Amino acid sequence: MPRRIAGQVRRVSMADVAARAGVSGQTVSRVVNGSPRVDPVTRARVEAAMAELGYRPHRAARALRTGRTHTIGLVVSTLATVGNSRMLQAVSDAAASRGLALVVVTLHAEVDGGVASAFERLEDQGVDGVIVLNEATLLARDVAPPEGLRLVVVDAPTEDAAGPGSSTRPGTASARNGQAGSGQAGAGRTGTVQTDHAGGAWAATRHLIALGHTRIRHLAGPLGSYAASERERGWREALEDAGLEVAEPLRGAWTSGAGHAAAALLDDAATAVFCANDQMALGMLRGLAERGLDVPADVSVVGFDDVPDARDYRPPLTTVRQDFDALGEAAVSTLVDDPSGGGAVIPAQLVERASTAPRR
Amino acid sequence: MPRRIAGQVRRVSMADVAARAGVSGQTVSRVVNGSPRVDPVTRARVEAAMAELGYRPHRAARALRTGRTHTIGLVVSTLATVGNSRMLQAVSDAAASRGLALVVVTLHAEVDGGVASAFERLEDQGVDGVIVLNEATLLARDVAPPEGLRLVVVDAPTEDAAGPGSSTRPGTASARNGQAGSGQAGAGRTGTVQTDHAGGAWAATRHLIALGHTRIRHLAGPLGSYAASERERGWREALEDAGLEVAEPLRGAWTSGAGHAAAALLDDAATAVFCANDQMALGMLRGLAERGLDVPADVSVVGFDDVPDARDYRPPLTTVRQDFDALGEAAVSTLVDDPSGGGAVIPAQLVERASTAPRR
DNA sequence: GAGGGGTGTGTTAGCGTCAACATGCCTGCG
DNA sequence: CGCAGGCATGTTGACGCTAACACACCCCTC
Repeated sequence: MPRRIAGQVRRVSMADVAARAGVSGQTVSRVVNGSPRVDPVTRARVEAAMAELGYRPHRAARALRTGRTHTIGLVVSTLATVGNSRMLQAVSDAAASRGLALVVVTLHAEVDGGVASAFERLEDQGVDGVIVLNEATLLARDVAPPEGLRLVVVDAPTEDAAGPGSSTRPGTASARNGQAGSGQAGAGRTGTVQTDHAGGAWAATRHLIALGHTRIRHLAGPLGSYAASERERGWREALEDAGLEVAEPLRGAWTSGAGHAAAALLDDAATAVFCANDQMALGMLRGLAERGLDVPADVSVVGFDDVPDARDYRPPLTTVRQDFDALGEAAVSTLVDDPSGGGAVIPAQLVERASTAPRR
Repeated sequence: MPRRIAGQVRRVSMADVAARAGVSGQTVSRVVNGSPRVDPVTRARVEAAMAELGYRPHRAARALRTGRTHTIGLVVSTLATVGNSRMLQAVSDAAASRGLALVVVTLHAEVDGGVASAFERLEDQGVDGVIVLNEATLLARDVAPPEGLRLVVVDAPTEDAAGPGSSTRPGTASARNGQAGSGQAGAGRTGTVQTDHAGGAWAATRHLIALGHTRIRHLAGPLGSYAASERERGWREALEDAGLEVAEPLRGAWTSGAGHAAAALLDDAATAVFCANDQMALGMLRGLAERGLDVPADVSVVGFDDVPDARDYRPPLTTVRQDFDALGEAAVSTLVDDPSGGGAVIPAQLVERASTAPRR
């Protein structure tokens, strides 16, 4: 309960606790920060005083003194895609479990400097580190992160130029040599985490191949998206490995509208489509229906993400589940626990539902 | 560009700028804070020095001194519903445009105190105010907000006991008795903003009535949700005003799964269903299809929210559009600009698509 | 030309915390 | 018994910023 002085609420400070417990402020500080150099009896007395007074450390004061804010930033372009929302939630949870606050900066409406201005705002904030969602392209083009700011990029390319996957399964982007970020990375150590997009896409495509499909098309995500290019790669390699025709993929933003538009462009020979995310698959489902094509009887459709709604698409969507919670956890962990640079790759898993069937 | 001292990066402080400009720190402070009591010439000199040195005010220091952090908190239960995600984005934009940072706390995984613990964490953070999304029930049950913390609740009952809507249109500010923030509200001034749920629901229902439907059912949101109860009220009053039968509504969480389950329970006489949100409508569409019912030939369906995907549902969904951006803006504005308490009600608008048709 | 009221600027003193150093006590050992 | 060395605690000063006050100086007015 806050103390009142002349009717004004004032926070309980360390000095109040110290007085109450009959010790110095420094001892209270030691207790708060878990220093071993405190007598158990004293510690108990201080803890009791803290409880009675309802003491809570003042983050701003601590930040001023130590330079660390226990706050991390998240930069995200848009929350309109369900995947980004889920990631935000996962990161938020992972941060909360470590007692970190999360400051969110959205970019979509940013008039000016894009990522650069987002970094500025977060640097102002004094965050201890930043997680960047899904903005690999912008990032590379625009800015090196401000020096001294730890950074983890989600779904961005890692360093090494790994060959194009083994014959059984696409290597995920990285055998990753220890050095995470290149040149500029030296400044503010950069880490990376990602879903195994290529592996997930590969599994989805294998599933379609196993069902007897031979003309399997791909509705890819936008150019410049690392996740999109990886998913495309997984699809392509599965097809090549099986000796099947690889048609030029369709392409669109991540929206259902793009999926709908793409359906009209799908060639008549196609019997299966792997869509780069669930929302595009949703639009594809509608577009195919409008063309008088039945899913899955005439065309099989697979998505990516496994958003909560996907099981209630018509028909329920076969898709690739991303483990957003694991990804968020890995991102935060890489940022704060493991300064050496992470490089985690989270597996993705095929979820079979009713939008895929054996080739007629 | 940060100064370097013995290889270490150190922020540029006000004193650095002061020295560079040949003035006192206080004058720099005045320039930074836009005080009028500064000679234009001096001001220019200081601004030049700031630019050269790349000075940025230290938020923690400022917060320590002034007690204000220029940070606001957002408490949200889950980001799994598209509506919440959109609101988060809108609030984030509105905050950013005022130079406020936004700290997000999600509640869903919170093991312990729910809202209470969220408030604690935000109070620790030292936020200047808090926006609570959609947690009216939890809020009322659990906690008074900590004293001294401004609070705006989105989609919660307001104070006044307005009558139950005129004959032409439901009054929005709720028939709910004053219970809202009574008593406790005095402590930490509480404001409210909301979408005109009842009005939107009323418009949706009127639309169905105008199409000749007479047995119009409702799939309501969960008990305890204010938005759900308001949407239900709008539907009910439109029916009553038209002298139509009011069947007991179905009910479910906000998910597509709940919509799918409800479809099986819909009575055979129904020719139209108003669903409390789009995701439930999605599940309803699938469920109706499984029952061999065509939408809109056999049954008309209306949703609420107008999520981006809704136009690519099958068929494209007639729904009620919420203006999330306006709502987010109103929430932030009420929180920081207008201590007197807001009470904004944002209109919602019917969007006609292909899921509704004249009664057969 | 003395007094009054601006106006631009500087000085002082913390806000709450913690790192570094200082102190005093107790133990053990020669 | 005296002194080194460990341990528990206290004292001192920033961190960067701004509210409150103090101080020059100007231009009026009577």
